[in-house]
Amino acid sequence: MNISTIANKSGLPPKTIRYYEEIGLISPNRKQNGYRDYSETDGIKLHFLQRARSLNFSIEDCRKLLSLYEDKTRASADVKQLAQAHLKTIERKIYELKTMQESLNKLVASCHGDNDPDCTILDGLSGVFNSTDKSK
Amino acid sequence: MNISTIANKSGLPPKTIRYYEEIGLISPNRKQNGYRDYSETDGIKLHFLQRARSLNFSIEDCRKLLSLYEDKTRASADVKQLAQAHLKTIERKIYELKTMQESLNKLVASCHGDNDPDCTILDGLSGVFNSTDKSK
DNA sequence: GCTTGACCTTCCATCTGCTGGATAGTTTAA
DNA sequence: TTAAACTATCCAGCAGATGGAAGGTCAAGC
Repeated sequence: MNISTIANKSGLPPKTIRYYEEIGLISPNRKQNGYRDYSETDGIKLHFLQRARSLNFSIEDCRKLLSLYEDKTRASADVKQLAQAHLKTIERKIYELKTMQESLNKLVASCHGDNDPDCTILDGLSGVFNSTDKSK
Repeated sequence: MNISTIANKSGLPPKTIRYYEEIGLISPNRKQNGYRDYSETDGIKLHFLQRARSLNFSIEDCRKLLSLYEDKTRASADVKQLAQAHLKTIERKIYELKTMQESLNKLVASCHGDNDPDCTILDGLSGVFNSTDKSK
């Protein structure tokens, strides 16, 4: 299979597939003309990578997952541990983003958003909080 | 003020402060010896940048926010619009991460995590779902 | 047989937002 | 005076691709 065929099958763009080869995640055969020749196994691996990446696993995690996938004597505990660690990372990111969302929401909510230069968002960013209370 | 003084005040490391100068966010004076000499105004700007970055505003957004901050004839509507767009981005990211969290949680929950090679996580990543149901 | 267009190849640059390290000059305190 | 603690510049590298240039190849239509 040529690269664009496998690209369609795996859901990954050709550029990304070549990149994955460059960093040693896959190693397809070559035809006489120099074109890459992907096997069904390559397709399965690329699809696996696509899914793992879509769950935000890092490339290095993907590398480990792929080698566990290919190791038929693996312990599922090893896979689970990796996945749980990643889950923690995701949870941490969600928490961070929620904190930002909350802060930003407060700033946005109190800003009039009109033609006037007075802006609680800029006040908040510059460290001047409770500027709206000055009117009290 | 030398760079490490302003670094402590603004909460940004010296390397980052030099980088911000390189990309044109600030432009401190220089002393005769070539050292950067930061004013109070520079300090305020850097602190502003530190806060904006901590809310995940991109550098380009920060640049716009900073110029709005300095433009005393601004309309707060412009600031609000920028902030709201960013809020949408944050919300989108939270949603994406939650989707990932959910998927990964399901995979992890159904994996035995023992010495056995059978692994629902790897099955899920390779596209073989409901593998546990095969025992029924 | 020839051309055209859609492929494919490699290589190098770019993106975001810093961070680390090398090398060298300067200041400050003991 | 000397050593530590600054400061400066410059270049490389991180992740994870992506874009583009320059060139080779292949398949279809005339």
